[in-house]
Amino acid sequence: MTGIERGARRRPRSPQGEGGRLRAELIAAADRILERTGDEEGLSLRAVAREAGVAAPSIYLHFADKRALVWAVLEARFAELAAAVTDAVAAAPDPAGELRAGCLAYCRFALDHPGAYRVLFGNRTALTDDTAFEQSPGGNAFFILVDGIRACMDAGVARPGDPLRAATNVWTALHGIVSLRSAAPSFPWPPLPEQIEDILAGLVGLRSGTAADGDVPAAG
Amino acid sequence: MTGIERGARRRPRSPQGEGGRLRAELIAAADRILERTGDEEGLSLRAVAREAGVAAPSIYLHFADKRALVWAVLEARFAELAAAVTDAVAAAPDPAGELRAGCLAYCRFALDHPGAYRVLFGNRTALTDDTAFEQSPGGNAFFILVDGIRACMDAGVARPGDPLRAATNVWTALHGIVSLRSAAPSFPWPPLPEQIEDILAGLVGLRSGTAADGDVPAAG
DNA sequence: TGTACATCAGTGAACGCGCGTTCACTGATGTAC
DNA sequence: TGTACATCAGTGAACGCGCGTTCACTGATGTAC
Repeated sequence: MTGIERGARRRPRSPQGEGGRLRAELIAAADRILERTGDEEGLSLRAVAREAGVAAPSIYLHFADKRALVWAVLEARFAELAAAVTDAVAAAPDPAGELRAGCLAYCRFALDHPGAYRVLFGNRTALTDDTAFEQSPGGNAFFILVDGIRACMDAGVARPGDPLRAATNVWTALHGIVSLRSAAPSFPWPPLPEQIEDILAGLVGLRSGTAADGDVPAAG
Repeated sequence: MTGIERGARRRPRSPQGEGGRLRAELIAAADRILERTGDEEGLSLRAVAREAGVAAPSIYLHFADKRALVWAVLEARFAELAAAVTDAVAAAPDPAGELRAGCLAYCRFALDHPGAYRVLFGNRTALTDDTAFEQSPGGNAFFILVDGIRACMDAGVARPGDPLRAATNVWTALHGIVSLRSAAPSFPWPPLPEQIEDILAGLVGLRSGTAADGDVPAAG
């Protein structure tokens, strides 16, 4: 019984010309497994095949080897994270709101998908592999944060200073928030927006409250 | 060839009455492997046995199963971390120095032993398992941090506020520092003491410089 | 001082399992004539 | 309209491996008489 197990639901075969469908289904299946286990090393091709309702060798129709499958999953997840942050930022009315919304979206994504986040940022494989930081997808996201902080400084709603240094500290703190909350869920954590507010107030001197509070009067 | 491999160095047998020696050697061997791989899941009894120069079943003379061995390793490492922090704090002259030294020692330990740190704080198994946070070894360490921050507030070298809330933010940020530095070593990180200073200045309002600077005049 | 026996610290072989990967194959669907 | 053939999307069996764990054993060292 080395093929598809008896009684397992068997995936219907794709129509001719659409073999590529399985590729997407395999990525989705690997995603679901990572979500449950949060362990990139523990992800096995055979488990992915079972989850997709397919025989293990079918994976080789679409991925050269295990590594290629894991990379495809990472790329897909990274794109999702970037989209979540970008959308949140776009919906905010002013620089301070953008910074808050972006940080909150980052943390929310990480907490909603702890397995995926751990694979992306939890160990050296995802970020270290070959490319320098500046060219990595993480690097791009980081410079968005730098720009957001600079905008707040320019708008006078954050303490003046080096935006790169402030962004480094903020990213570090956000990463700490999400990874420690995942690791120690029994700790009495404060509400997420509150902790983010503390971080932004302390590390970039962001004024508390929204622009609508009148705390930061809109200068003409 | 299912026993000790040919050519592997074979550990000399303990003298009678000192069978307990192997226990310590097995913990040390597991430590070395975790240091190299940083992956608790990936640690295998057979690898530990090889590292210790012993046959795999010998482990069962001292540990009920794999889980028991991993727990023993965690306990040993946790004690080491606690000792490193405690020693650093004891050597400092004043509350601000204690806080700085403790945070620095915590980060140094984590960066020097990334594998052990990841096992301790990098996933849910170590902190979540059964006991509530207050009784866990991590909980104890946390309350030392709370006390340190309170002492700084009382001494007037930190911004007044809720020490528990500040400690939560600081621990979060320290965890972020060490886990993100391990995960993204190619990022242009600032020197560690500098980043810790930023964190402490921002999140607890610790005054910069040492007492000797005259920045915080010693009140009689 | 000699010897039978108990204890202690391990060892080697084997078990059943899941893994990544390779190989030759199957069977439905399309296309050429 | 019928039929031979090609293509496409997979499958089942097998490989060699490392794993956690169990089992019966070995052989050096101590102890009782």
